[in-house]
Amino acid sequence: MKIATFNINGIKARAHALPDWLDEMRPDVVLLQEIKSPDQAFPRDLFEDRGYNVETHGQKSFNGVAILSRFPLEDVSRGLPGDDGDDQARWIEATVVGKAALRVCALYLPNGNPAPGPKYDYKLAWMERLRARAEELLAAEEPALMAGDYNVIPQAEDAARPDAWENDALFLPESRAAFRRIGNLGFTDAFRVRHPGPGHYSFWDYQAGAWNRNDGIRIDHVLLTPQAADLLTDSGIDTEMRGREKPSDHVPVWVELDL
DNA sequence: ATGGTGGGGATCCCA
Repeated sequence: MKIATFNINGIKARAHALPDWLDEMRPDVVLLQEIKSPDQAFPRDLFEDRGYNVETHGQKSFNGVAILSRFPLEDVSRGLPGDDGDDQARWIEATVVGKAALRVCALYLPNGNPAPGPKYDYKLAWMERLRARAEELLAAEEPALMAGDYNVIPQAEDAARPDAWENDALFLPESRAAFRRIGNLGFTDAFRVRHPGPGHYSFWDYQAGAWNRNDGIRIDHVLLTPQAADLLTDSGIDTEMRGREKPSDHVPVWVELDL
C-alpha cells in the first residue's frame, strides 16, 4: 500500500497538477494539506472519478486537510484534540480498511513565524497536543502513521543552508526539541530511516530562485508507529514535481507499507 | 537591509 503526503498549497491552483500526479503514481492513500477550501467547495469529483474516497476538514482561505483513499475509510475524526477553542483546520484522521487496518493522520503543523510571538506560542502548544495524541496512537500498539507538513527542519542536514534558518520558527532549538520529543516516544521517520545523509528536501520557497539553486528544506514527514514501521518496504520524495508547471512549493513524500 | 514569489480573495493575510 502506497501512502503519500502532499502540501498542495491550494486545491484550486493544483486542480491539474494533483490529478496528473495521481494518475501517474497511483498512490492508494493521499494525505493533503493546505487545501485552502471549505468542505463544500472541495472538488470531490476530481478524486471520486478516479476511485478515491474523500474526507475533508476544510477552511476558507487558509489551512485545510484531507484524506483520499482507494480503500474504505472508517472512524473519521476532525480536529486535533486538546483545545476546543482552536478553529484552525489542521488535523484529520481515519482508519484505512485494507488487508489490515491502518490508522492515518494528516496534519498541517503551524508555521510559527515570527518567533518569538503569539504564532510561535500557538505552534509549540499545538505540538504539545500532537505529542499527547501520538502517545495514544502508540498505546494502541497498531499500525498507524502521522504524516504531513510538520513545519520543522529536524536537523541541519535537512536544510541546504541551515545558517539561513537559524532564527526561523522551523529550525529554532525549541521547535526541533518538540519534534524530537514526539519522535523519541517511538516513531520512525519513514523517509530518513531509508535515506540517510544531506540533500533530501521536500520544500523550496517560491522566492529568490530557491528551486533553481536547490535551496530546499525537509519539513514534510511521515512518522510510523513501531507496528507500521515493521511493514515499511520503501519510501521516497517526488522531487521532480517541483519543476513542473504551476507547482506547489512542497512535493509529495511517500511510503510503501506491506499491507 | 530589503525584497524577492505565490495562493486566496479582497485591496491585505499567510507562507
